[in-house]
Amino acid sequence: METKQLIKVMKALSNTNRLELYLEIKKKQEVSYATGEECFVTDIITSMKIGSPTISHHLKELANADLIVTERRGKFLVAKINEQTLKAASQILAFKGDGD
Amino acid sequence: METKQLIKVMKALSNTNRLELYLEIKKKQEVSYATGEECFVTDIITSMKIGSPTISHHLKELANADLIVTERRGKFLVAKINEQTLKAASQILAFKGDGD
DNA sequence: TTGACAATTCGATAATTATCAAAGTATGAT
DNA sequence: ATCATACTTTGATAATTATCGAATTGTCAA
Repeated sequence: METKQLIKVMKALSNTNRLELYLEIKKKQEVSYATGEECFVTDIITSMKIGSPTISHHLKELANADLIVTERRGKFLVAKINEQTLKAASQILAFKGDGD
Repeated sequence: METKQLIKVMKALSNTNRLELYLEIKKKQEVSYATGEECFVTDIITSMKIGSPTISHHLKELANADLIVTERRGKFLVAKINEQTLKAASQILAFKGDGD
């Protein structure tokens, strides 16, 4: 991963609401391994304290950093975590020299 | 690690110059396993395109996020990575369910 | 096709942050 | 004591970003 991309990732996760958003999507997705339940953006909007224009904006930033992928499902929008990105970012940042 | 602390960490690494700073310190420290060479802030200042007040400010932010520790060595300042913090942050963010 | 709901775009504003120049503090050397 | 070097603090400004309300677009159902 390039430094430019790494910056995008860090920026994307550096705002409280956007990080919450990301963690919420991640949580839903982890649960979904068992239940098949997906992360519908509409549910997130009702459970957060910021308006839909802002959510929309934040989702775009997360997607632009390749942290998530969104997909339209009829009237709704589904968001999924892209695991690879965070993994790659971690590898750049992680201290080398022990395998903890 | 608390969410509040995680935010601090992400914010700290979300600015280009500050991330460069962090990576530079990390690089020096990794090398230091072999050479014993430490990261002197004065060297960083000369090699970066921002002034010392800004460096000072950024170092403080990194320290405030527990990403580094600074220590005065006579006239100079030495910076060291605190490995634990990034490790803890990675663990919160990492997708659970596979061991890559 | 009209109505209702979901999400996006636009334009503006408020809030945050990066950066610098200038002045200040600390430390070691002469 | 004085000076030079290394860094820090302060105050100000410029740049970025978060957020919202209003208007718009997309999609389905009646």
